[in-house]
Amino acid sequence: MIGPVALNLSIEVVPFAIRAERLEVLLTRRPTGWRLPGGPLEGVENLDAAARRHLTDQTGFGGAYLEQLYTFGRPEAAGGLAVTVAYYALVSCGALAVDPAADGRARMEWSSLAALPDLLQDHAGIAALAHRRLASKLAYSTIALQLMPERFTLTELQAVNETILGEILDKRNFRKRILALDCIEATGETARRGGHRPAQLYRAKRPGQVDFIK
Amino acid sequence: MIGPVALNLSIEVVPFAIRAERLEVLLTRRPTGWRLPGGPLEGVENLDAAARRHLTDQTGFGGAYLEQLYTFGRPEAAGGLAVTVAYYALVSCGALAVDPAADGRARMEWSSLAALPDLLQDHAGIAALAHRRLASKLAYSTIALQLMPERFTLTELQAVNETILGEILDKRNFRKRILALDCIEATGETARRGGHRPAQLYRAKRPGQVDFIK
DNA sequence: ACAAAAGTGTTTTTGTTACACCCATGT
DNA sequence: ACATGGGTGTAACAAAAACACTTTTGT
Repeated sequence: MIGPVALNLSIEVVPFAIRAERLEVLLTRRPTGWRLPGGPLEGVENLDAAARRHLTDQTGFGGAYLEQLYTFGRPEAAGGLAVTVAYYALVSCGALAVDPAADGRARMEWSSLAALPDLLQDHAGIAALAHRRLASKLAYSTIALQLMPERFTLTELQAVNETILGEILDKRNFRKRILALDCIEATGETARRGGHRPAQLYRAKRPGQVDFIK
Repeated sequence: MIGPVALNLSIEVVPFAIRAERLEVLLTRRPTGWRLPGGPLEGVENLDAAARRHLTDQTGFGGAYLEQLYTFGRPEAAGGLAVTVAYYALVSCGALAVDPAADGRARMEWSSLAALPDLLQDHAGIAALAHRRLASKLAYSTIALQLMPERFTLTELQAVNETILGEILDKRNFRKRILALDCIEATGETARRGGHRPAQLYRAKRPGQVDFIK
């Protein structure tokens, strides 16, 4: 059965990563300008699968954590109703290191959330909504781990939280809280980075899984 | 522009109300069996507007509080991909009193969430998800007020919370918390209901608006 | 020796939970 | 007078916030 109206369903993904202590969004360049990765469905596919496919094809970061954000209808779109199912993705810093050398892929660029260029349609609003959702999830889930590399220090994890929240956190309270969550474990290794005491390296106990707190 | 694939977009609404101290869902009867109110889009319309239209046309409770829940894709549906944008609605007990006499409307019936009949597709799962969302929102918003009549007692509000959460709350702590939220105000009137002290009646300070807590 | 980040506990404050009796009304 | 739900405060406990110094490394 086909809907009684011309309908254009698209998926858009807000891919986040922490780069240089900033929360950045990955944009792709189209002839018409910058936009979030995404596009129409192809054939009959699951929505989550379509989001992952677009992310993989357009950015190479197919391993990211993906979560549905909200669905928008744009009745004013040319050619009938446009429905956009928005997702956000968290790309681990680990994956960032491997440059997903764009083979025939659209040009892409990380952009600070605070200084996005002009984007297609309401993509800037979608990115802002995704940021709010992410920030609020920090308080009641272990979602921040999805942005970390496989091994990381507590100071790095704290910096990621601070970047997303836009406020600084107390070091001792942060460490107490995180360790009490029982979501990470020490690897026993240390990171020697610079002229100071080496930091203990940790890893997620259940990588890829986001736990809810309390 | 039309999507490259046969696509059936529908809206489904989970209409909640408190009836006889139980959380109930309003279902409509179709030739194929019971289902949530909803259906396909008609013409080019906003998604929220489509949800409200279906709710109004099929149940008469057009004034309910509406909120988007989640969007599901069902690739296995006959005739291509079916996409369902689910909403939930909170019908005030006040509106319930006025029977929206079904004029040519599909037959409808309130059903306890705990004992739903067999429903179309995954409508039971959608209702369960809506219930979880509602229960978690009680903790950090004033959403429960949307289920109350215009004037209500604190005991009634507490009973609504208890019904949704499935647990009993401490009377004094509940009242302290609610009054501290500054979301309701005493009307000065009292409700004389039965052989006991009359209760103070309250009303929402910002009816129709859901505030977030903290 | 100095600079720089890592690591570590305790006290204070705040919020949450537990808990029991008197009040106003209808019958 | 009694049954019924309405209304109220305080103490104990738990969680969150504030806070400063020692350790280990590289230069």
